[in-house]
Amino acid sequence: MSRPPRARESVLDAYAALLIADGERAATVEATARTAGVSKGGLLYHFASKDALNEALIEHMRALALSDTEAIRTAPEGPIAAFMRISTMTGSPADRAIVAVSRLAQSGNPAAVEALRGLRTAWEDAIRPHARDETALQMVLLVSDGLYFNAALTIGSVLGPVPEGEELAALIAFVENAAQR
Amino acid sequence: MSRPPRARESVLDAYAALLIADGERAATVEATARTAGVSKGGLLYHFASKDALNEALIEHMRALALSDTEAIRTAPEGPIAAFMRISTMTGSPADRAIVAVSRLAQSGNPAAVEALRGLRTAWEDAIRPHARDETALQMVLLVSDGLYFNAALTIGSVLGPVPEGEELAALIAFVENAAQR
DNA sequence: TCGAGAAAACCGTCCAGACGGTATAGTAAC
DNA sequence: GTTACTATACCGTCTGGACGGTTTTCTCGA
Repeated sequence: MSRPPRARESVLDAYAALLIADGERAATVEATARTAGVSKGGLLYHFASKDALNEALIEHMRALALSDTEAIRTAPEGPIAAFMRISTMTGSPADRAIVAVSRLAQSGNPAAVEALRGLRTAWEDAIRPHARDETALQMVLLVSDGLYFNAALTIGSVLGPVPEGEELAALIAFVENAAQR
Repeated sequence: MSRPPRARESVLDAYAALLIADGERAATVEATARTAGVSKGGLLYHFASKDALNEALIEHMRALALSDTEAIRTAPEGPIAAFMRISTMTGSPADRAIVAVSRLAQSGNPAAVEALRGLRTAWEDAIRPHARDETALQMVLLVSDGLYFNAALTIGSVLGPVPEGEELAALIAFVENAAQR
């Protein structure tokens, strides 16, 4: 029939990148199109409105994140370690999507809030069986939230230390030891 | 010389409130003026530009937060417990200011990022003497970051559970037990 | 003590530009 | 001939900021 759409993906990518790096204010339709190397008309061919663009980004995040959740659930190293390692994977597609959607949520988008809440619930359910009690579970999730918070501020300019390598391994061991059943 | 400015304070308050509740997009000069019960011209009398308004908010946050840090350092219940309790005091002036500035930081404001980094360093220095090691210190800070992250999303619409009362006490005890020297 | 005047504190309106969105005419791959 | 775009122009709305005017308050000399 026709050539496959190559703009769609690059538009979503560009929109997420702008949201993460410069915030919602800068993530305009025109700027997104420019960043994606697409004309404004081309963008609006795929996403009829900015609302539609938001919905698509949220759906994209949901798909990526839920597949991550499945990986957490079945990880051989155990869910807590896998969860924390994934939470620090700054720059991964899923991480970028989550941070971008959290920008939307912070600007009051209800669908974004709902999607993040669903994701958090999925994480809770995946980890609960491996946590000592509800308090330990909350602590694990809060550490992960903290990592996301830092990642969200770090991308573009360094704020706090996002742990890596040995430092991250030590943190994972520490949290696991404190929280594990 | 003149009457004391009553608009200045209410403008800063309104600006923070808008940033927190609706994000940077909604926190326009006119909306801020309207929320503060001041005319746009009146606002611009005190803050010559939006940049000036941002700088004033950041300075305001710095003052509030550093006085909080002093309270953490000298708290009888110990720095870790005091730190976590303050981190969950959603709605306090300092908390509101921090969340508002973190919105600015996320939209790329370098001064906001710098101020938050300074605050984090101050917290680190206050808690380090009471933490078992650097890993435990990072965990305490990350839990606090997680609390802020949730508070930031919770205000306006509930996302995750921001612990209160007994739940919070249990979390504090848990983290203290895991981290304390 | 008092009132004139200077400065500070604020108001309301206007403007150029940017925004989201619509429309349209054309092009190139399949 | 349908799909996937480009390029450009346009509309109504909102934005930050500039500006001139008005009210309130304090100061100080007579």
